[in-house]
Amino acid sequence: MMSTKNVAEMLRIAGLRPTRQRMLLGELLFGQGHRHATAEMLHHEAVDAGERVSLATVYNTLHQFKRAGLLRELAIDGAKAYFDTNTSNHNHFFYEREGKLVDIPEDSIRIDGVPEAPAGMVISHIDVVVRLAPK
Amino acid sequence: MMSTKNVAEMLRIAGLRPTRQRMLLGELLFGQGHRHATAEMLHHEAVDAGERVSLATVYNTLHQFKRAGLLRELAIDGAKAYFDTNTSNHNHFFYEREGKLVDIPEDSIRIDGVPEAPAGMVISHIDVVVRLAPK
DNA sequence: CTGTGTGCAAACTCTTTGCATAAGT
DNA sequence: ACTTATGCAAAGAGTTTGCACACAG
Repeated sequence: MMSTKNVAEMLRIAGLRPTRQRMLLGELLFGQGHRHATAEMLHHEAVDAGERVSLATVYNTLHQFKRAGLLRELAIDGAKAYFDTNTSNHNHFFYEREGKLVDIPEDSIRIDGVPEAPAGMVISHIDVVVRLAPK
Repeated sequence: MMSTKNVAEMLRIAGLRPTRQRMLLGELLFGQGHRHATAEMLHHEAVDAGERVSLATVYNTLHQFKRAGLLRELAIDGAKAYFDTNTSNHNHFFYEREGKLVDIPEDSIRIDGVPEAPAGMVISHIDVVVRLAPK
């Protein structure tokens, strides 16, 4: 639950000017707990809320947030990019039919036996996606 | 290592006519052990080999093969679709810089504590991608 | 022959980019 | 004022589709 003041602070720390659009998107993303969003969803929400933002700016802002470590980008179904406000290592259910993404609690899944990274490489992240289909 | 004869047989079983293009792509995909490919890679290989196939046909064929259960589609980096000739449950290293995909042996990684699928849903697959960055 | 497959080009979706204008400090 | 951000529209990548022609059975 991040307040308006905290969004401003968050932007300042990330070295991003607290413009109207960034404040807006920051509040949509971080204002009520963790969430998953696509650029389109956010743009739609912003417009619904009567605010003026272009889709291009939504994309730009998402990438700036990502670069600042505030978001993680998830490649789930190829078609579109999902952004996750929870940047810690956790996993996801993906409802294939609806394209919906739901967190799996952090401590639920345990992965053993991950091979070492090849020489000169480091593991940057391990993504686990549990795909769900209607029974 | 699938021979030409086996590709023809494979297509027949899948209910797909063994056309020149399908034979070609089938051999590129299944001719020398398991592999990962994008539509573009295959098209390029086919053209390099002096064969005539359109990119649209490559896409169509990949989806037909997928529908027949011969391939699995992997959503790894959002930008492009990878197809994997190994349809069994195994996992992948992904070299983020190069966009390269490498298998992790099937018995290496063990996943515990996967929550049950929500009501009315079944787990269709669990994807594990170990992302690698240069050190 | 009859029906399915193919090629081409055009359409489509999602995303990125270039550049003039607007807004932040 | 000076710099950075935004909006728009156009471009770009990857993928899909419609339809006439070609090929397999």
